[in-house]
Amino acid sequence: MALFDLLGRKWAMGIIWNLSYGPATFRALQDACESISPSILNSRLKDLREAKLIDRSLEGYHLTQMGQALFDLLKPFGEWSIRWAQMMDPKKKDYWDTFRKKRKQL
Amino acid sequence: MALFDLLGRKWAMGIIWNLSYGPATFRALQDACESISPSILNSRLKDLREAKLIDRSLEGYHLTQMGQALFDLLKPFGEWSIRWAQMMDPKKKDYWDTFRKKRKQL
DNA sequence: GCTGCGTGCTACATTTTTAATAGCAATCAA
DNA sequence: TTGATTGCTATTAAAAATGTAGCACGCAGC
Repeated sequence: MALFDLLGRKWAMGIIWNLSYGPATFRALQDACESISPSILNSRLKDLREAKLIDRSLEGYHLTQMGQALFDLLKPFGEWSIRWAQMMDPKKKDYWDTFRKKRKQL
Repeated sequence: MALFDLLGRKWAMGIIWNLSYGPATFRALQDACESISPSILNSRLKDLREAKLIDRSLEGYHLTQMGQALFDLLKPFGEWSIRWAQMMDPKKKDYWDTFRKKRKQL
């Protein structure tokens, strides 16, 4: 699947996930994604814009309709991954979506 | 998300997608994934086994229950990506899941 | 026991991708 | 006109993926 080539790149899904919280500037994404380098963020944004999954406005980058639709498919992964993490390491109870934590601080 | 670190690597989702058609040997996966190199296939299989998403039996590699559950989330991507491909290039009408084509030949 | 075939890899050199860090041009506000 | 913020580019280094060769094992037939 061509889609997997696009999403199977570092940060691609993370950026979409993050933008689901609302539009964000380049800098905000950089902060939210912790250790992403600007060059790779830029190239990923370019990929995603070419794929018409995100776009840019005055408020910053945001999901297109198509991107939002993709996120809707991605959304269940959040809950799934909690169960998965629990299964992998039942002791660890403090797991949660790191992006969300980050974005709350902004 | 830790999940995105795992899936956001080349071939990770492709392998899961492929195994959804049924168990497959190392060699069969290698053929189905076209240009995957054995070293990377091996390391991805290792990753996915450690993540308890796949396992091995006499019939070859196969999805675990957890892996199957993940595939169920992944499944809608197939249909979505057709619409997406249509939007990206409406002229092209012959798009379809390359893995499926491959596995049919085996 | 030897040969040949299929399977599951490992090794290694090369290319591609990502990370880490510095810093520049443009915009705006004080 | 200074300083702060934003959106990047450039560069070097590290990590990941590719491509190709080939080895060890098990099994089948002879």
